[in-house]
Amino acid sequence: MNNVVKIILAEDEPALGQIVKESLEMRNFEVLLCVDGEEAYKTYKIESPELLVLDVMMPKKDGFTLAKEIRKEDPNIPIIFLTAKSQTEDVVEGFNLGGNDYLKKPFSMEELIVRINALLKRKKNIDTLQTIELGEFTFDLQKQTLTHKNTTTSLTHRESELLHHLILHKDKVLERSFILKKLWGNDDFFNARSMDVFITKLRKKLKLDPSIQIINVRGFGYKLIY
Amino acid sequence: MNNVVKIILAEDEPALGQIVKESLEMRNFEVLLCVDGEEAYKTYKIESPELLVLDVMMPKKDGFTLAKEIRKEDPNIPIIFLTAKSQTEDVVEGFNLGGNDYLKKPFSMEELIVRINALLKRKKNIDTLQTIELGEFTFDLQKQTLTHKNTTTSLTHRESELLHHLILHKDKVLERSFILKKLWGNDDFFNARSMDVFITKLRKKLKLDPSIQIINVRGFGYKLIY
DNA sequence: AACAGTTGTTAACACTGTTTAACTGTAATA
DNA sequence: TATTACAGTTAAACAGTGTTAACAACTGTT
Repeated sequence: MNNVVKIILAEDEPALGQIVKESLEMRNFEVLLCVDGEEAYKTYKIESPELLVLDVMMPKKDGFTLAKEIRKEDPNIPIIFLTAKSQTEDVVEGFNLGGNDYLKKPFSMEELIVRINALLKRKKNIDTLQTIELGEFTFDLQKQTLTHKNTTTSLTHRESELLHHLILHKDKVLERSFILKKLWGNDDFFNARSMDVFITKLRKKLKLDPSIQIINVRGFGYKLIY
Repeated sequence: MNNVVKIILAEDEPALGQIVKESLEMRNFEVLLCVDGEEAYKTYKIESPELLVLDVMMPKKDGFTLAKEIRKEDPNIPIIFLTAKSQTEDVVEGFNLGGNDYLKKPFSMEELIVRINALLKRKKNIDTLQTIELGEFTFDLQKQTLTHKNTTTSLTHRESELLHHLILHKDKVLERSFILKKLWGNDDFFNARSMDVFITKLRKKLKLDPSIQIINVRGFGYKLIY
């Protein structure tokens, strides 16, 4: 529930790093300044920031390499690269999609702020589009996760798809044959039994909020209520 | 199917409005900022928000007047009033029922967030919890439960549907053939016998309140009285 | 290729809800 | 009061569902 946006700033030149850090802090960002790529990665793991500002040329690990590693863990986290004049634009361009942006040095603080806010807004839109509130849970279809207070459970693909359909039909009966055809391809006996198993698994994972229930309607299907 | 909560914020002081708007947006609300009561009303008509935060003292139309107008169209929409220090409490108290709340300026964002979430939760409960009082029982159609004092009995789907129809026709005769066609598909002899069994089961479960009775009308059907 | 880890399916057995059946009870009519 | 049709109750039978664990298929890694 913290409201301050946490940012990692990886910049090896101390003077520049300090100035940028202070300017951002004046705009109410929490800035974690790192002097090289490795430190930035470690800090990333510990702090889980919302956004990263990475100098491309850094000791120990350059910004692009670091970005690739971080993207494996969080494909949507916004990253802004700071590039030297010498840097060719096309190298950066390759990265300029998804939650990325870049700034050529020297840059003004205004430019940086604008880009940070743009990426944060973009991320917010993506996040809110992908998640569904389900009682006390937040269900993220993309990430296949169920978050309850501070604990996040990961769902398998089947669990996730099944839950998604239950949510889309909430308070209505989701017919067995419909969902079986949709997710399993056909509604034969064995697939039906397989589906039963997944219902059990979902019920277990949804137990943290007892007001959420998957109710069986004998002979027809299931109804999700909360 | 969109999940983001839309809020109207009517506040004539630009600086305050902007700060609150941004703080709420950081909490993933969609905020429509209006500078006076008339604009707020128009925006309300177009956007149908889930909740309103209204400054009491505003140009063109004050918060209370606006609230009254909006309540004519939607008696349940949550409204939070922002009141200046000078405002007497009792004026606000009169409004402080149903889906209303108020905050004295100056207020912290935390207070506002808490109140917003409380009202949204309250509204969600009202919307989704469609329970029916049945004598000493509370019948929850969604959950398929009958609650008597502190004990809750769960009903099967058939029991639940049958009871629901009896309640909808309370004090009137619910015809056998009608309910058989509705719940069983057709009113042949065997289904009729099956229905008898369910009437027996319901009678058993309703015994805790002896004033409730399912009375048979020979040749026609059943009548629920209490 | 061997491996560990994960995910989905199958199988087995326990349990539940609905229907069927058998038997008992009751109201209406002659 | 005897007859008859309808309704009440109980329990057995059955089909549908719940749950667990073992197994198979797939994944990525060494």
